[in-house]
Amino acid sequence: MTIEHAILGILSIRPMTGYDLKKVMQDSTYLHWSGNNNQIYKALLGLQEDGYVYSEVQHQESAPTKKQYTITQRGLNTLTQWSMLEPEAPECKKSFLAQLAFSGTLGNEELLTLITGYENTMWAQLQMCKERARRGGGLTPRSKREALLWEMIDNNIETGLTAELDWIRSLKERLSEAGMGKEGTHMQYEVHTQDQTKFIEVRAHASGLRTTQDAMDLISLCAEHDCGLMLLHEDALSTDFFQLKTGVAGEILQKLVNYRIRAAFVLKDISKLSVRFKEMMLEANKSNQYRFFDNRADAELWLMKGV
Amino acid sequence: MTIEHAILGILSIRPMTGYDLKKVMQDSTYLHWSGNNNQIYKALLGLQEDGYVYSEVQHQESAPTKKQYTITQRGLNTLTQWSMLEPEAPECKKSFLAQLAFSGTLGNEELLTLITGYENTMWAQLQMCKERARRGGGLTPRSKREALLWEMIDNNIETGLTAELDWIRSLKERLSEAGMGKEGTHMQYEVHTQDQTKFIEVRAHASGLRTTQDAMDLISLCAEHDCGLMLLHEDALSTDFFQLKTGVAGEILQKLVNYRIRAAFVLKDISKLSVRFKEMMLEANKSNQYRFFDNRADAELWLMKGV
DNA sequence: GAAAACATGTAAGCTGTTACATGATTCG
DNA sequence: CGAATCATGTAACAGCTTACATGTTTTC
Repeated sequence: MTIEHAILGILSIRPMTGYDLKKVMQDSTYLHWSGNNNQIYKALLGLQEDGYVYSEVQHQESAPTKKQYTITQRGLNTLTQWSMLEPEAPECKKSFLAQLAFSGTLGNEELLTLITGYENTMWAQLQMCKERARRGGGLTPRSKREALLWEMIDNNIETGLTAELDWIRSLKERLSEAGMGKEGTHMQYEVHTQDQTKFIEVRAHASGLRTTQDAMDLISLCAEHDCGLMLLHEDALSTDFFQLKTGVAGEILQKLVNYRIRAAFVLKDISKLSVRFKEMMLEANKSNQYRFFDNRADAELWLMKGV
Repeated sequence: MTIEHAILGILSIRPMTGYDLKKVMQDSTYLHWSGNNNQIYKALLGLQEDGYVYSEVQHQESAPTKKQYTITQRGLNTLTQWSMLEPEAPECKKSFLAQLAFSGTLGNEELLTLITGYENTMWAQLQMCKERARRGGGLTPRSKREALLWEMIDNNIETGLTAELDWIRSLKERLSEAGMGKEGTHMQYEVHTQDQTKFIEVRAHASGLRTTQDAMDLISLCAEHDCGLMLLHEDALSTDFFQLKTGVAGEILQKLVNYRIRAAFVLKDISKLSVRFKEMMLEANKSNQYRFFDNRADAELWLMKGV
């Protein structure tokens, strides 16, 4: 399968410009190209030369001129031919497996950090994939069958990621059975479920959230319980967290954003905090990723309702 | 992850030559390189230049001279560093999903053929993967932990493929619920289980096995029941099958071999067959892939025992 | 006597990536 | 006023693949 096929496929759904194609590819989970200009524009010129597509230049007032590409009958024929070709087996490059295979020089602790890192990455992928599926691919299905197929394609990626997460869990289990697992967690937390929505409440943390590793532990907690909402109490945080210059808060919040975790922080006495921290809180409370509250009830409300 | 890392990884298990490395890579499920000379030998020269490996030329009597590469301390350090790097997300190129996405111009029948083709391909992959896991990767684990990890790596590939097959089944189901599925099968068959081994017995076939499509149907039957053993009765075959010049037998047997299906054929009266067909049978009966018998009991015995 | 396996290398080419170059408009 | 979005393109390069080139030994 070449990028030309993918372009013909997309254009068969709806005519569009090179720029649009680029976006579709970037947003797509199953078109594995990065959506870089070089390839797309080059391929379009080639396809046009061979008569698979034609282009109409559209001069727009108050916008750049653009070239709208449309698939020709010849292009459609080629596409149909390609559609009927014997399917290729997927090719997966799981570099993590190689990393695991040659991790002999690592200690048990380091190995577990590695696996947890992978778990977190995969979980983030799953979240992103679900998000994308919710948004839809920017293309409208032309028939009921097409809608079903597209739904199942999204589902394919999702089940694949879920299978991977399940595998990670079984790997952890096997390791811990063999006495190479992790020690009891140093966090005091509960998992709540309300109206089919889960959230994790972290009441305390042995050392207080301070290092990147602590942030990763938080995320792997989310991954383990497949839960994207967190309620964090002040007692789980460290004093460094409240000193912006240490960068601890920034780093941890950034991790939460990266892994699409919505977090609500419950602080006991806001008036005691530094001016700079208060400013940061105000700014944060405009966003929908994490917020600060002075009581648990409000925090939970925002977490569950998103309001 | 570059091929250099993979090479360092393999050499950390055991010193070997470029040729050995090539074989290890080709046999491995998780090292995604084709194992081509160009890259391996070039990388080895580069690694040696930078002091990550060193080589010893071994002149062997009655064999070509070879260069045995060994990893240095520096190489080991680099490997350890790489091992601890944040794991990358796997990158999967499932071109079949793109094919599905743009299959709008295909009819329901053609779509189903496509999906079945994918099912068969994936099933073949699963069989190959299991075979490889049984053989082992040619490397000996140096510790219990390593053995466990390698086992789990094989298991990862297997669960991934199994998840894919499950997804295909659910896709077929959804399509048939929506009235776009396949008609009732035109084969008369039974699935037998004995001593935890399954085999499929095909007693009759509406049109008699004749086309490639018929062969593919056989294979998808195997894939559906996750079963690699078949017992085929003469009534399921067509007259063309017994005329070697038509190529029907060759084509169908080739497909069975490709998809790692062991098949036993039960023929009623061997004496009636043409001389050329008998020759072919004799030749075939030396192999372990498919055999011909004149009674069901012998056929089943060979199928189950492999003797 | 031919094919397969052992063993080391090179050349050419394809695919896809990042980064660069340009220029208009819109939004905060 | 700067950043982001729209829009089209180019240049250079990294990575990997197939195919070629060469020569020996073992196996069928």
